[in-house]
Amino acid sequence: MTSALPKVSRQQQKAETREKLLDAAAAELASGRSFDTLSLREVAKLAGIAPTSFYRHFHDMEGLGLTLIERCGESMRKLIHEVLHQASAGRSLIRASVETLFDYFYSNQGMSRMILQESTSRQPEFRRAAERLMQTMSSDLADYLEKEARERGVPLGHARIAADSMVAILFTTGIALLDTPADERERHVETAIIQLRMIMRGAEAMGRM
Amino acid sequence: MTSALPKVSRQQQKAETREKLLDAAAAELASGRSFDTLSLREVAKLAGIAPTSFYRHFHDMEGLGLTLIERCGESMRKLIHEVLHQASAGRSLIRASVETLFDYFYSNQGMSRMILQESTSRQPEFRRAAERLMQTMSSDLADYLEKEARERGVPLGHARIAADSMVAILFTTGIALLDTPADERERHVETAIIQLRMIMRGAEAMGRM
DNA sequence: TTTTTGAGAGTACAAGTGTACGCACAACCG
DNA sequence: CGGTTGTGCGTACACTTGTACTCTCAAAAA
Repeated sequence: MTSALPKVSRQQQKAETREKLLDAAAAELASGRSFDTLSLREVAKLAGIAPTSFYRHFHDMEGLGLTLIERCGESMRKLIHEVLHQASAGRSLIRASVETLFDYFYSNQGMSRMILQESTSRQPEFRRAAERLMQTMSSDLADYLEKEARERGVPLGHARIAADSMVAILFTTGIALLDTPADERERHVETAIIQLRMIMRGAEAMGRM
Repeated sequence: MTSALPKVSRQQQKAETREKLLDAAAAELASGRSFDTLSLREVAKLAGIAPTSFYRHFHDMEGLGLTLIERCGESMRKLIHEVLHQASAGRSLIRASVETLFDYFYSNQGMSRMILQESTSRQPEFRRAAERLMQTMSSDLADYLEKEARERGVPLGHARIAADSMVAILFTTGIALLDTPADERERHVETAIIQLRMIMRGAEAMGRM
């Protein structure tokens, strides 16, 4: 009887240790470290591989970081897409968006923080990746707002600009919320909702001009 | 004839080298480095002193950073105060604020970036300092908006919340502007102005409810 | 089967980090 | 004046950092 087939194929094995690296970095971010104080050696050690083996998977720590951002971006975008296009029966859309997104921030603190932080980074690749993510979200939101306004027959001025503002508010207050004691959190959420409504009203007002 | 008085007093001398340290760090920030990749030794060397002498002036790099933030905060607040309370003859107040602040960001790129970046930092002291700065600005702006609204007899809903939004927009788009090619910059400024006007309109609309 | 490939480990090195310790010497105070 | 104080310097140490190089050995290919 011949020996069993290889338990794990080579590429499968490689994919797994690559995942270990990503997970290790994400875990470190989640526990409060900032990405650019994270060293290659440290991540390698946490992933349980030799420092020099890191290079088999990423050219750089920057490479790993970009992968991390990209993945997080995908899941956030999917999330927003669901919120916008699911039957928002009864519940206010703005409220639903805020609460969903803030929940996401809360259960992905490390990654969320990283994205906002890297959006002001000096490393151009990082900055661009983070900005791209926000612009995509803003664009998705703008599409929705325009469609919705058309359906309701309410003219909306500068939908894209309004969406930009809304995304900016969502991100800045969302991240700030992470460091807010639990008993103040709800108040901040309500504030954010008012801020978004205010922008909506302003956009409608400018649409009527 | 007795020898001349000491050219420089002791504390004066100390203040000068302290300044050298701050200047060195600021210069490094201005040329594109991010604060938390800045090492004590590096700053000391640039300031022309021995690494170990650093401790005579700051307990930490964090200590130096906080001083930097504090100073920058003062000058920014003064700037806004001037814009708000000077006779804004003819020129739109919103436009004046945006242009003044963005000019400041532009001629103090390093510091501005640092403040926005540290507002999402993990180091609690830094984060708090940056947040304090923004809240102060927001509060100043809210006071002004309320006063102005009272004078014009236009009811304004949620002035403080509106001011928070405006400051958030000012900072995020202001910093993003630093990495924008010159030919797109003006367009972004106009966008920011529209965003602020939109928030004002929304606040007014909510005041009428 | 034999050969090739490539993930991973281990060693090694130069460079950079924070900081403890002790010394020099000019400014300060009594 | 003489003693004290404190800024600044130099040395030293124990790390950590990225990465070049070589080796192993199992999976994949021939």
